[in-house]
Amino acid sequence: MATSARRGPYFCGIDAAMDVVAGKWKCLILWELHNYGTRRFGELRRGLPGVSEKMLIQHLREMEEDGLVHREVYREVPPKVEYSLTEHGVSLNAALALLGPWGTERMRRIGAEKVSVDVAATVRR
Amino acid sequence: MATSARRGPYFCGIDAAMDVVAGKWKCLILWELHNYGTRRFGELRRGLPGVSEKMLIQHLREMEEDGLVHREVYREVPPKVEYSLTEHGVSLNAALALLGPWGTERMRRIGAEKVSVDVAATVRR
DNA sequence: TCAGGTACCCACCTGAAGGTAAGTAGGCAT
DNA sequence: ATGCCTACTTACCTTCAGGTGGGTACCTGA
Repeated sequence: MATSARRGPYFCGIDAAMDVVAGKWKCLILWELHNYGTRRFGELRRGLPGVSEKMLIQHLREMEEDGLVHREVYREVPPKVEYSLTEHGVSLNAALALLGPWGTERMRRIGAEKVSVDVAATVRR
Repeated sequence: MATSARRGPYFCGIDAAMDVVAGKWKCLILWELHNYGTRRFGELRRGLPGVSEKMLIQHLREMEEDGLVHREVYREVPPKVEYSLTEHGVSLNAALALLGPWGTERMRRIGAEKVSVDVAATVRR
């Protein structure tokens, strides 16, 4: 299920780590929060072109439950909620970081496209 | 699809790397091949308790297509096929390695079980 | 002669991941 | 008074990853 993952039994540490980043947007959310430090819900949504509100919330909730993300609610109108990485989120992101260069190199090899602002605009409409 | 993944457009390198390891057993296959260097189909199947033959083949084929795995066929009877990591597979595994300690730490935190030989035997039957 | 081992292929099915589109609350600007 | 902004929630629907259970070819040993 997406709402509550397996939480083991795991074959090894990598297996356990992959479990919490399994989800179409989780790595991107991690990355986005790492880059900006703190982001509001709407900022995240706009920063991840193509994501649906449902999936974004679902993923954020799971990541909060997994202790990766901190959620700060400001009781205002209009509502304001800020998301940021916890200590565990930061360390996971650091562990994930090595995949970046590898993936970039792979994109170069196979000539894969990158999601551009244009694509983003297209997707969003 | 499982048979031919998205191959972009990607948001970033991590996204591209995650794409090739997306699949229930891919990380484990990578790890298994890393540990043993070379493994036959049946050895892999027995080494990953719970995997179905269909998924194992499907994943191996995709990983071969992605240039992570090398497939060596020996024209004998009974058939013999050996799998091993390519250069790209090795480097990906190295990039993935950092996730190991993180996941192990997480397993300790949440008290997750590890797949044991007993579980393996149970699953296999 | 018949089960057993190898490395597969194929068709069918289910469950869950993710998408779509609507609704909610309260205040603000037009 | 109507619509817009926020951050959601809910219901419904589609898609597809993965599981199940069969079949294949060929040889070996009992």
